[in-house]
Amino acid sequence: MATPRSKAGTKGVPRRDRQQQILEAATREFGTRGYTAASLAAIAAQVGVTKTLLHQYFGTKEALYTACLAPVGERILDAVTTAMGSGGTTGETPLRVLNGIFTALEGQREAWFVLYDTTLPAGGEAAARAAGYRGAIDRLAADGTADLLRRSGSADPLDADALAYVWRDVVATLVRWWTKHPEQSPEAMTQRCARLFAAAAALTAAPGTVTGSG
Amino acid sequence: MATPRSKAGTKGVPRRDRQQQILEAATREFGTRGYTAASLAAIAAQVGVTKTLLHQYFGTKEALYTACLAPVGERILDAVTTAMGSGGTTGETPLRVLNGIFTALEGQREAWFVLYDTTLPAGGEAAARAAGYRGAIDRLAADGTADLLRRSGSADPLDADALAYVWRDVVATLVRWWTKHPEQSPEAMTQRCARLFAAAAALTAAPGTVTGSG
DNA sequence: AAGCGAACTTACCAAGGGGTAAATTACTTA
DNA sequence: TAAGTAATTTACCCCTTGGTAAGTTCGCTT
Repeated sequence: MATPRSKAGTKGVPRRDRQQQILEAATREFGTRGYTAASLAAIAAQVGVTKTLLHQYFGTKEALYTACLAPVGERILDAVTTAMGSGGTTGETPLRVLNGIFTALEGQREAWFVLYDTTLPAGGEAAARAAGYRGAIDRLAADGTADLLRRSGSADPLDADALAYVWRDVVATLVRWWTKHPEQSPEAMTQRCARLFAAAAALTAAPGTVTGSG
Repeated sequence: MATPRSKAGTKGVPRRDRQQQILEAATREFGTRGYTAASLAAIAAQVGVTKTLLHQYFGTKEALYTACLAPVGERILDAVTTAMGSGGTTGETPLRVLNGIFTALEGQREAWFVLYDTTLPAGGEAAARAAGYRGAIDRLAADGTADLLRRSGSADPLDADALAYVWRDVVATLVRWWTKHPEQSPEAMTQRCARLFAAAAALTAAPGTVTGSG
């Protein structure tokens, strides 16, 4: 066996496995850096492979992103749907949703940010698909937040929009905090959230709130 | 006067004014697209000038960013400091802080995201300076959140970290929502936040919360 | 009018990104 | 052992981006 002049040729990794490896690395890269800043070369390097292989297996960068998006979207959507579907006190719902999300995300927490990537090329198909998943999830969440506002006496539609917006980003923030504390289990996160909610309640319980109404 | 063959030459705009124009455009661009995705050419085009002029007036991209950062950092830091300094019920403090931030940001709301840009090149000087401002602000906020947790009975330092983290991102989210609703005045925003707080309180007031303690 | 400095551009370079065509290597099968 | 096919790389192309060097135009002064 003479010294191979080129490193080309099979490495004994079947296509399916390689695709899976690539998808995982890509999800990590897209999730941490965002679509625009993510580099195909970096993803390829993580897998120990060349940029070209990504193109041959998945096509364009946007197609690769889409391939990462689908499973994440399904998983999160499922988690939220079942969490909101199962009966129980309304007060428990947000924590159930969080718990569902944490559980669905365990093992690949950055995946969340693939779904909520803000750097997608506007007008592209990737953005459209991501918006599709987010829309479905947001519709579920909107029910909950609208319910909250009704009970608290506000009928302003902008209030509803803002509250849904904030809630969604709170979830994102909690997930981001979680990615920075890898040792935390999903259950531990859920319980921590419960404590944080309680602390927030202590705030609004204080007297003299400035609840002017325009 | 023959047709000028080149568009070079002075346009009658003194250096100081031009620098100001550039800083405003750059702040907008950095704030909306993020440092990495922001393009010097795009900034220059907004001002009606060439990329090269930016370099001559501010140096590298990172230096231009730093020039944008300083005034924003000072303003936000000032706003938060005075909002937390002035006495009053503790329950009012978060709203006072928000009001201070909204007021400080009016006229250039995207500026917030210059301060909290996540795409800065790690290890660079820009990142260091931004971290400096954020650190000062976060220390102020940490006092408030720690106080909250103490009152709610949790002594876990990670809880404190998470709460401060969430609070900061809630502010960011509210600012982002605000940028999408340009017609809203700072005062209107503050009052809306008050209503949202009340709605959130309605949540935690519900029975059967899962307050397990690991 | 000649000169000078401030304001500004044209023309360029190197690096990095996405993307493609054409090899190259290795495993399997006849 | 020769052929075929799957897996993978090499060597490109083109575009954008940050960055630099060398002009070019204008207005003011002497």
